[in-house]
Amino acid sequence: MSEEVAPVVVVAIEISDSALADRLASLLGGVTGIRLATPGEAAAVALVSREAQAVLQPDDIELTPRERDVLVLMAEGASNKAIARQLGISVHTAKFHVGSLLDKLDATGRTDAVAHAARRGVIHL
Amino acid sequence: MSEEVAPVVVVAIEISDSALADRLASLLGGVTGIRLATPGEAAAVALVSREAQAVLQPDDIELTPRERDVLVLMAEGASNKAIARQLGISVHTAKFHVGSLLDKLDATGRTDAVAHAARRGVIHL
DNA sequence: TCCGCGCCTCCCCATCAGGCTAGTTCCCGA
DNA sequence: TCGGGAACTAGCCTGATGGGGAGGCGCGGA
Repeated sequence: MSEEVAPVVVVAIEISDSALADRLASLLGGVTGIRLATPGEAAAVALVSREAQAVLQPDDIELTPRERDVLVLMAEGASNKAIARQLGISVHTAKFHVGSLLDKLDATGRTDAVAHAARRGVIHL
Repeated sequence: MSEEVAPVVVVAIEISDSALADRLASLLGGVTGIRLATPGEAAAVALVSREAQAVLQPDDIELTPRERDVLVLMAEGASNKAIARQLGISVHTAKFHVGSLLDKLDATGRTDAVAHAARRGVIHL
């Protein structure tokens, strides 16, 4: 295995919260395989703030692990049948979880549910 | 004020290049003070690809005015019947527009369509 | 030990979604 | 003047959706 390719990833930090930016900079500074971009340098990857969404969820909706699984599949447009297949459960059970999700997210249907979840930051698209 | 211990920063990795994403995940996995977000979890910070951002914009899907009307109502979870009522058109016409939307957004269903539209910035939730 | 909860399964059933074909107006540009 | 596209309407049909009820199993706390 001659992994001579030094796979150093150049990371730019694009975060307005300077306290957070500094903390991340120092945390990442010591990681081998990662190099922080100098100002203006072209980076392969950027760290951007997701604060808007994070702050936007004062009411942490409590979902069971299974409900989260179902939710992300729903957000990909999966039907109950598709959810059932991918989760290895029956269509009936998938419907059951979707039903609980509609309850907890106060949604009228699956489309409404993923829109609510996205708006509240429970998931991001 | 018992505390100001630096809280753990939750980082989401939003990179389509799975090799790069995996490398970053393993590099960051061992860093104290950083935790990787579980799929769908709201994170404080996200790692995004710099190229991907540029490619994300010029993706202007051309929708007719009517299709936009229908799309925003769909994003609110409206049924075909509700869309028809609010737009003053028949359910058939509503379904017609939804159908074109599914085509143009390359979606399998209305939930998928809303998710795609949101991801591509055609609408925002 | 019993209860509650998460998770799972199954049933019925009314409604909705979406794909199909086919028709109407209106308006713009060749 | 003749397309052609947008917007609208319509019927038909199959499968998906989601609300209801009724259970079973395992685990952790009272």
